[in-house]
Parts: sequence; C-alpha cells; structure tokens
Amino acid sequence: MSRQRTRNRKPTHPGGILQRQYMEPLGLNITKLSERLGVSRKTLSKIVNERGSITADMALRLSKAFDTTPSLWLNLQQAVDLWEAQQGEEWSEVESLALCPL
Amino acid sequence: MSRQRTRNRKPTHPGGILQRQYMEPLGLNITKLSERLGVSRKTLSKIVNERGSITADMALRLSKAFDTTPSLWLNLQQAVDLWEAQQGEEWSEVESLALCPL
DNA sequence: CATAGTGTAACCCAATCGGTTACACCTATC
DNA sequence: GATAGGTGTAACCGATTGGGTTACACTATG
Repeated sequence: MSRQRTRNRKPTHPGGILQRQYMEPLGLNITKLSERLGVSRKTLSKIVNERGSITADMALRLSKAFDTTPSLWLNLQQAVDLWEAQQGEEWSEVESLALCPL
Repeated sequence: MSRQRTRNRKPTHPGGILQRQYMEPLGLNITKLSERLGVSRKTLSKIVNERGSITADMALRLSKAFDTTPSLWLNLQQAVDLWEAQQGEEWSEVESLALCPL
C-alpha cells in the first residue's frame, strides 16, 4: 500500500529533518553548523527547533554544506507552509470560476 | 534541444502568468477576481504587477478559483524566490562538509 | 456632466527573518 | 572544587513583507 500523505497529518518540519538526518549523523551541533553556514546560532537554533522557516537563502546555504539541492529544503518547507495554510478556513470558501462564472 | 533553465534568466513571476494565462482569457479584471478570491484589490494588484509574492494562503485560493493545485502557484513563486536569492553572494561562500569537514 | 467603476498609493498593523547582546546552563580543564 | 570556555535560547532591535482600509486619480458609462 502506497504511503499516503493526508491533510490531517502535519508534514515533518525541515528543521527536524536537518537535525536528525544531517546534523546528528555527522556529530554537528548548532554552533558548528551555524559557523559553516555563515549564520548566527540564534537563526539556526530557531530552524532546528521548528520555530523558524527555511528561506531561499538558507536553502542555498544548506544545499552547499550538505551537497543537496536548494529545492529539497524549499519543498519541505513548502509542504509545511501549505499544510498550515490549509488549517485555515477562509480559502475553502472560494468558488471555482468554471462552476460558478462571474 | 531541451528547454534550458539558466541561472541568468529570471523565472516568470506567477503574477504575470496569472494575468496573461488565467485572467485575460476569461476577461477577468483585478476587481472581479479579487472579489472571487476574497482578498482586497490592493493585494491582488501587487501580485499581478509582480510586486508581491504568492503566499500559501493565496495559492489555495487561486487553486480553487481556477481548478489548479496550490503547488502550481507555490512552485512558480519558489522559482522566483530561489533565483533572487541566488543573485546574492554570501551563500556561495559556504563550503561542503564532505569536501571540508569540521 | 455626473456617477460609478477601476487600479494604485499611503498609511497602519502584525508577523517574520536575521543579527547582536546577554544569560543560564553545561562541559572541560586545571 | 573552581574557573574558563562552550552551548543554546531569550530579549531586543531593525528591516522587510503581507494584508486591509482609506483615499485619490483616471477611465468608462449613461
């Protein structure tokens, strides 16, 4: 059975993935990685603790440090952003122009 | 020869695509579409004039109005965000952890 | 000519990103 | 055991951006 991405399950934050799948296996802490990335410890701490977003600039830095692509990180962040926006209600009241033309 | 996406060419802003490929063919102006989307005319005007970004919430609204997916709009925006971030210089100074371990 | 419609600008508020500074806590060293 | 250094987080600040409201200039319509 294929893996299912459902609307009622929040995607994993890229900060958590960064921590568990990239930093820990390499024995990297926040101080060391922030130095390599060229950002402040506060900035990286917020991301790793899922309290800040991966921006385009940060995605570029991470992609160079870990030999990944910026899109990998941006796609992860986008999934979180979209899931959070879907929790709101107003957007669902918009009606299709095909079904209900002006 | 395949289409080539190069770093020296800015991607088309999703606002321009919205205007030309979605609004104009349907004879939609900013006032009408903003009403359908449930946002202010100012908000939509900034997007259409490529002066504002497509947020996750806006992507959801557009996807419902035009029967597309939110990702279509978010991916377009991401390409612009990434291209603009790449114009900076600091990120390129980050060194790979594989090539240059701590 | 008067009115309505349209799109943009100015202003305000809120949220977020990023850095600096400071602090509390932990670890390492002597 | 005391001290110094390292670590991670919080508070504050500045800048930017998103969104709405109000106002204005311009255009279209009757």
